[in-house]
Amino acid sequence: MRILLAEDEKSMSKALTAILTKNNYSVDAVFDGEEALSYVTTGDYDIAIFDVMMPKMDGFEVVRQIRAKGITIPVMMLTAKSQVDDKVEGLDLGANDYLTKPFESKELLARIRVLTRTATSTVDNTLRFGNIELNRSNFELKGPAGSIKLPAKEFQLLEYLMANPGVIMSSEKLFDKVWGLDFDGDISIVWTNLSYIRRKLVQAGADVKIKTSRNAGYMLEQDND
Amino acid sequence: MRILLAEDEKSMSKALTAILTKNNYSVDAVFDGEEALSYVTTGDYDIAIFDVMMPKMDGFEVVRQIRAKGITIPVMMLTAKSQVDDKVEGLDLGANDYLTKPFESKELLARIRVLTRTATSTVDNTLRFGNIELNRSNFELKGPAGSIKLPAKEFQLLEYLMANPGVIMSSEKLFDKVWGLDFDGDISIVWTNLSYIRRKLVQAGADVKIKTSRNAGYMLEQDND
DNA sequence: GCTTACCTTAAATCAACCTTAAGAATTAAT
DNA sequence: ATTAATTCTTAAGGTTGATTTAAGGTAAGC
Repeated sequence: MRILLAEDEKSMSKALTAILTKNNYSVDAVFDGEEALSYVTTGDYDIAIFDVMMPKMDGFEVVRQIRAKGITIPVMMLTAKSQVDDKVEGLDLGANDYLTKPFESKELLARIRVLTRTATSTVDNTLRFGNIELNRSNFELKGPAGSIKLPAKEFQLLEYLMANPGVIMSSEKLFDKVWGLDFDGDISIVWTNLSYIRRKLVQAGADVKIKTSRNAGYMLEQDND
Repeated sequence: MRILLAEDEKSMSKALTAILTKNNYSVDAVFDGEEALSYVTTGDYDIAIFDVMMPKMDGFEVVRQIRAKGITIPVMMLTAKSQVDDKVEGLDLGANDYLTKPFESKELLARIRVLTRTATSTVDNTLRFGNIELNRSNFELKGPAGSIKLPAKEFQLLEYLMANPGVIMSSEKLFDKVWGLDFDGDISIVWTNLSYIRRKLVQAGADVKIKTSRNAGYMLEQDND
């Protein structure tokens, strides 16, 4: 799970980053509103945390602009005690939640869980491609030959490929998406897991396979033999 | 079943929380209107109980704002005797029910049952899956081999799993749902209670078991041996 | 033919999970 | 009031299987 943190006060940013990474989130920290806006538009994050008071552009304005662009990422605002009256304004502008400083790390983590949960609980809960289905509720890959329950990592990989049909995804991108920036291991882990998925696609009787484009990446492809 | 309670008077809040948890509700207590609004927008509650008189934002205003956001959670307002005239205002603004202080805990519980019942529009108060039944009134798990009364935590856990058949629920989600946001303990408490439930499922002769998906979560599954 | 990117398998590892037990804490019974 | 029973929570040790690493193989492009 990837988080964009925009907080100009260095010590606060450092502390938050420590808490979040310790809890297995992958964190990118930026230090003013313009950076925040620029980073969030890459669409590379699952949730954004903005301080209200920031140089160049305040948190409210960042939220207003990203909503104006149609970006629906969940946003949590951090407000100091003295800015209590501004909270409602933050929510009206499109923030999903806010937290008043100082706060307990426990509450922060709980709220992040809630936000990411509601974000992923979309109405359509199965991905389809070719003759296969991937059920996001029970992690099951279903094909004409049967259903197989996927382990978490394989599920995330296949989910990402199915969510972006016809798009070539580089190993690095898959690596970052599934394992996050703070993972220490080698990129070959992507290959290993893709191998496992390929085997299971065959087992499920899929007419779909993961096509390799050397030096470019991978994409799902209908296999008409 | 999760309840958000917003009541600023500490002794009252404590008493209500005790009554509700004793009746197998999972309660999160907050102490002012802004907190109430923030928490309720997480969508994590089945019913909300607001005191009218609260710091920062009164109960009426909280209701007005959550309805303006399109949130349809059932809301019960608590009003003091002197505010009787305001009741109608509360209902007009979108509250579903009100209760005048002081009140009997019995009446509170009865009204909560009514609210949650109409919300889920279920006349029947038992959950079913496979060959087992879970009675929401007396907290009894019933299978072909007999009935067992479940303690509060085990009941809430199983209730949540049965209310979401075929959906993998992460340990963290179950943790938040059953123990609430302000619980200090470790997540292993989920594992312990799941273990107890599993034993009782066997005792009841259930053809249902709690399936673990490592790094993903848990779901109920029919056990066809 | 050589390099390098990628594939596959299998073994090792380690965190996630399970279970039991025991001590608090609460509730019921006497 | 005291005692007994139940329930909640923490702790500890064990287990397991998903994840990761490692290692040897394949094939694409030059």
